[in-house]
Amino acid sequence: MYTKILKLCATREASNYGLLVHGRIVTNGLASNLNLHTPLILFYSKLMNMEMAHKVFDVMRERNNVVSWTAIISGYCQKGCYENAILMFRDMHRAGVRANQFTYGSTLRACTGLRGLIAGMQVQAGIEKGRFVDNLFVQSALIDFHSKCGGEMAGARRIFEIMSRRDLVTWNTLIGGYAIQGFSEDSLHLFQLMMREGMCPDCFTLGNVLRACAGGGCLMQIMQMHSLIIRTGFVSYVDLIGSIIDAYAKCGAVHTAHRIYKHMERKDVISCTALITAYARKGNYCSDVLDLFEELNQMQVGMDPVMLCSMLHVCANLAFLSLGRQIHSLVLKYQSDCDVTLGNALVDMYAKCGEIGNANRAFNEMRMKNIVSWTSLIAGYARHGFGHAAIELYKKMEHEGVEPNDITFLCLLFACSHTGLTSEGWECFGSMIAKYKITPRVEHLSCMVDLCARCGKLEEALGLIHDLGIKPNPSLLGAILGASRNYGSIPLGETAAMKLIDMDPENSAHYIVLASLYAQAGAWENVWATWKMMEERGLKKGPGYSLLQYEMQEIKHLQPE
DNA sequence: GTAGGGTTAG
Repeated sequence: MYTKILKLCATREASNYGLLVHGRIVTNGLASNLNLHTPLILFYSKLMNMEMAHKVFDVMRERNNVVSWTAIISGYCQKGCYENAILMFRDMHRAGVRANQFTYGSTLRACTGLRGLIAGMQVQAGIEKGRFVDNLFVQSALIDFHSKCGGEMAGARRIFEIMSRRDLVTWNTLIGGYAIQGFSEDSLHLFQLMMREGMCPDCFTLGNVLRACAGGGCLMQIMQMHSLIIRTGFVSYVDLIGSIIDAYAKCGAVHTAHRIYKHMERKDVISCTALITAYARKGNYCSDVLDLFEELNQMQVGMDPVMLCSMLHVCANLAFLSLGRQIHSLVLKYQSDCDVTLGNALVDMYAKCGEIGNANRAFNEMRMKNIVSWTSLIAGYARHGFGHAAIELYKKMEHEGVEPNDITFLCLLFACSHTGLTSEGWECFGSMIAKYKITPRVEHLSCMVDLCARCGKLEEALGLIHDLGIKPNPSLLGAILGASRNYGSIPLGETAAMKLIDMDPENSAHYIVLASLYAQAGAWENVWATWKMMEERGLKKGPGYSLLQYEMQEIKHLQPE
């Protein structure tokens, strides 16, 4: 009786009744009844109240069986607390309780969610020794784990190939795996194979295939999929409309994406985020973005961490501090402050809006940090000309055992070149190659050219490019041209400028820097010739601009009395 | 057991 009621109460609306039932169980002296114990754990797990679920679980820790262990592991997993799920799996193993197919499924999902390759492989080793090695659910979970964690699809494909039975979920998982890893063609081939074998796609399949099409960047394929979705009647699925919008948007067809969004009967936060992100990705932070956000806000559709993250990105690039602050308050309101990606976006927003102190504070308040968090703040310091602070932060990061990536070094080199920290710059560059085994990209060398040019050692940087056998691209040539101007080296600047103009004749910046190089050397004839060349090609210098956002109060304050 | 949207540089 209690079990059935608890099952029925596991919704937000009915949860109060469930709490009453729990109270009744306790007052009737049934708290140690194992048969009621697992339903209680499941009840709290489904409500995402893992604290209570764990308390119930702990009451009879010794008497727990595989079902109650699995209930708690699956609860943690559904709530996204993957570390706890894995720790509970370990405890269960130590307690001598043997896992079943559901335990393995949930634990593998936790490993996948954490991108925990080693933990997942250990679980797989356990599976291979046991009797669930041929279980359809376990095998599908393994395919998902390999697709998302190993990064190499061969492991996932191997499991798929040896399976004696496959269902739609198995196919969907592998098709999705290829799509996520960017192997669009493999994903589409597998989809064709699936159709040939007579399997009927569902909305998961179609969503995964759309993802593959978006990754392939082929608009025609997206249109074909869109028409297939209409023909198969899946177009009424809100989830799929979100995927369609995202696919069009990722292929640059933002207007089409926006049109589909406009016609949606029930607009949702995910489709809206896909659209806003697409506008932002194009560098188009137009009023449409703010209107879309405002419209969704008016509809009182609940905001979520991903939307807030995208909006922070928009605020950062518009230097829209006042809106950024409002989004920050929404982050606190929705209690999303334990989301690493969102925390990173917050650090970036404050840094780009000129509030480096608040960026630092947002960084310090993050409960969990990753390499992007550290890099975002280093980039912020670099942008504000705090070279020493950037280096200090890098050292602290190393001290805490966080491994820098290529972008971290790009920010550090940028910081060093812009603040004249030559020896520190060379030290970072050396560390990047020797200690972290990161191969320098052209962008790193552009920074080094800049760094060397500023302290009169341009030859060293050119020697480096030569020694590393780097083929200059427009970014590196641009750095060389800029350096030649500061350095007053006309022949080098001319060579770089001519190559740049060859590669990218429509970009007026190259002509302007070249003219400026001639001007600095007093070669006025050449200055006029360069401007004339620009004119003949119909190019004009765009006006330079800076963007800043005033607070309303500040504007009032500035007005004369 | 699978599932749409997110952050760092240039």
